[in-house]
Amino acid sequence: MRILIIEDEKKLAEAIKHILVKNKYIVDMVHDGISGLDYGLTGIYDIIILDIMLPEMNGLDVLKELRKNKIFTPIILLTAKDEIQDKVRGLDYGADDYLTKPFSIDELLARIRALSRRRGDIIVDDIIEIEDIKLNLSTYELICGNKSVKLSLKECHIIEFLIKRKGQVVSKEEILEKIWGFDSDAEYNNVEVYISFLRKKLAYLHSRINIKTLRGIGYSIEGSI
Amino acid sequence: MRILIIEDEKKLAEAIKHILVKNKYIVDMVHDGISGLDYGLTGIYDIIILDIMLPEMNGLDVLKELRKNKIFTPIILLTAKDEIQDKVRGLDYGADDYLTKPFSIDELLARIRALSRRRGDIIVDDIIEIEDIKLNLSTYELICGNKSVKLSLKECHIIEFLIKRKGQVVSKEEILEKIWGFDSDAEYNNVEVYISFLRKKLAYLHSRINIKTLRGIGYSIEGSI
DNA sequence: TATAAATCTTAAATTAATCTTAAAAATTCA
DNA sequence: TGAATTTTTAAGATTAATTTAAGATTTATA
Repeated sequence: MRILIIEDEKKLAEAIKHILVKNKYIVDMVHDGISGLDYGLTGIYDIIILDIMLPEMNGLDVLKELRKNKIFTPIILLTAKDEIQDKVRGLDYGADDYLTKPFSIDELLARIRALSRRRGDIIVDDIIEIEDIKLNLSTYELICGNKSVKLSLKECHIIEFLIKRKGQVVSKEEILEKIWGFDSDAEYNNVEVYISFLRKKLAYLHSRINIKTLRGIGYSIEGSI
Repeated sequence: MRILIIEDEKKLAEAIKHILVKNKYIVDMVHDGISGLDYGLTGIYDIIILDIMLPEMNGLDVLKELRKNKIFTPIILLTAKDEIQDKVRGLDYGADDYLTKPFSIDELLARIRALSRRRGDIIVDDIIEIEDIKLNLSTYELICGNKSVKLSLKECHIIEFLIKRKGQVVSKEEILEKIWGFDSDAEYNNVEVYISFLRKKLAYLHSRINIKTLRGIGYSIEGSI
């Protein structure tokens, strides 16, 4: 789950980022509307948290421009108490939710979970499952039967991404964007190395699932026949 | 245990704080409703002591707003004798207890203990246990078998927090928020230093429990195999 | 089947996180 | 006040995660 924060109050933005990172989200952060639009247009985010009052370009205009460019990433608008009209307009322009400042962290997390649920992600107790394995997103553990292995940060994020898109093919490009960030200069080989690490761990667990390579296309996770 | 006092009579607030700190609680204090709401919304408190008559924002509104934001920190309302109606409304809004001014310190301490018990913390004579060790919260002693060591204030608060969340992973961020306070500028290294102190003392006690590091995530306390 | 491109696998090199200490600074207590 | 204790700071050591790079293997197809 990759989240973009567009908020000019740097302390608030930093605080939100801390909390989200703590809750295992991958977070990017920008402080003005123009950059926000640029980042948002990449389309790699699962959720965008967007302040209305922004330098360079108003939050509502960012929202409008994104939708005009067919980016339908769920957006949570941050509004001050006295911007109720903006809030209404925001919802008209296609925002998905809004929070009035000041807001509680728990509420923000609840909204994020709600939005990702709406998208079809099943979140139960921070554990996601596929076939015979469970991935504990709190402890970064991969469990199969009575065995378990510890995953590193990146290993965990990658297999989480694959599991959430099970059945579909995920390209190296997508994995790079999602896990390393679109402005990273990591290469395909980085992905290949991590896929190799994960396969080794899956083999150790004697899991039924495997990560299939589709040459020239990408990877796909599935149970073996 | 971190407690927030929201009370505009500064002398009274100071007095309460003094007593609570004496009784080994970590205490923050604010003098108006708006700040009280802001602090409360962080969700880091175990108990909030809230006066009804407040400048900026009425105590009942603070309470209502907190509950609306899904902050269910136990709240003790402070009311003057002639505010009985407020008291009733307060309980309706989700307060957990009330005290009529003037009240005795002993009564306040009793209510606090009652509320922390209600939360499911097992407090018997201020001693909490995990595996083969006991932590005496009154004397700051960590006991294992026939050995014991004295802990400093912060050591005690940190291990108390870890024990209360045993099995779960606790991030450095959370420890900083809870023990140093969310507005402190202490760094990760401060936490690391204290974890190191605690491990040394646990080793000296030959305890079965250890504090596990989950790199990039946090710490978790558990019995060794 | 020979070739080239893509992918896999490993080990070494690099980077980053955490641990540990000791000393400095702050606080507490007699 | 001054000694003892606690807390913070800082720097070097240790450990783990990540990246890099090079050679091996696989696959598609000419």
